[in-house]
Amino acid sequence: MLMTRSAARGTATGSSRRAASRDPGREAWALLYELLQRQRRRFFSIAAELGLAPMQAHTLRLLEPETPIPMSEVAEALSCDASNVTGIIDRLESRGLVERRSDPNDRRVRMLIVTRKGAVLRERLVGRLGEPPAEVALLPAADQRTLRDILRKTLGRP
Amino acid sequence: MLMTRSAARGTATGSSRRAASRDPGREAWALLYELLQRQRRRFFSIAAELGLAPMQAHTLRLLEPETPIPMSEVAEALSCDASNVTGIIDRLESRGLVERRSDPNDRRVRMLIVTRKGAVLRERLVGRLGEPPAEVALLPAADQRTLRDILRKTLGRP
DNA sequence: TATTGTTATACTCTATAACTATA
DNA sequence: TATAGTTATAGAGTATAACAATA
Repeated sequence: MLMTRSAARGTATGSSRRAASRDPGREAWALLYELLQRQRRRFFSIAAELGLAPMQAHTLRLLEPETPIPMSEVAEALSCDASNVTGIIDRLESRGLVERRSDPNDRRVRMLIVTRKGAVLRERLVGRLGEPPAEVALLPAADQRTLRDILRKTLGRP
Repeated sequence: MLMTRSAARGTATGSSRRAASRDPGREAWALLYELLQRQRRRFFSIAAELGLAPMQAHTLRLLEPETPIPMSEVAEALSCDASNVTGIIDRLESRGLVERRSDPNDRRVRMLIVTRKGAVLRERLVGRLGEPPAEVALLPAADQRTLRDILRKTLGRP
């Protein structure tokens, strides 16, 4: 038998529950994880409202207007295989949101750039995603500043 | 033309950049979003190491041993359609990690429960996922406590 | 009639391996 | 030889609609 604990349902953190309350780092991470899970739903629904499949939305977000990037960079940012990027870009391109151009310096690479139409949609996407969700927006201003300062540290931003 | 800004590459936050520095809530959210993106990769690799596809891992995490839950609850927690859960559970069940049981109270519903084997794997999964990533673990203890306290507030945990 | 879960269908995303065209 | 991207393939996840069994 692995566990006889009575399993407090609805918290989903499971076994790290008691450890978390002794270790601030563990509990902070457990809370972060839960906050993170809640935002998944938000991301999917924003993408769907704009008619974008999830990875298409992630990709469009990466493509800043007037800043061509190679497909390899998209694969890296999406942390997926290059062969997937081919398909994702195919779908974005067939909707006229993105264009493939060749790189004069190296004719193997394909540079991606958003079209005018893609930039308009991207602007709506980035605007919606950048809007802080209730969990953050309703925090007192002092807490928002403190949270910002600590998060800067976690990401190594002095 | 939509934007003439010179587009600071590598930050991915894009247009909310300047607004973020004036608005702590926006910047906190932008940082949180980035932290969140970094953890995606971590989640996928932990799941893959344990031989679980992403949604299978999410599902296994929900199933606390000795606590049967209906498929509808899994669909709700995963925020996906019930028809998907059928397939995800089929795959977990075919590997002997999960079992479907009937609910004597309502013979339409199927209760899910992890098998012994499933509980062992789940314990490894939950253990790995619960381990704070470097971004949090390397934070000074005082910051970890502050972060924990603020995150409790965001999730309405007094 | 309404609800739980399944099936059928079609599309998106996924990695692997084999391929092409460049370098 | 090595690299950037494509194609082929097979599997996983997705929503919708039609369906069975039960309430």
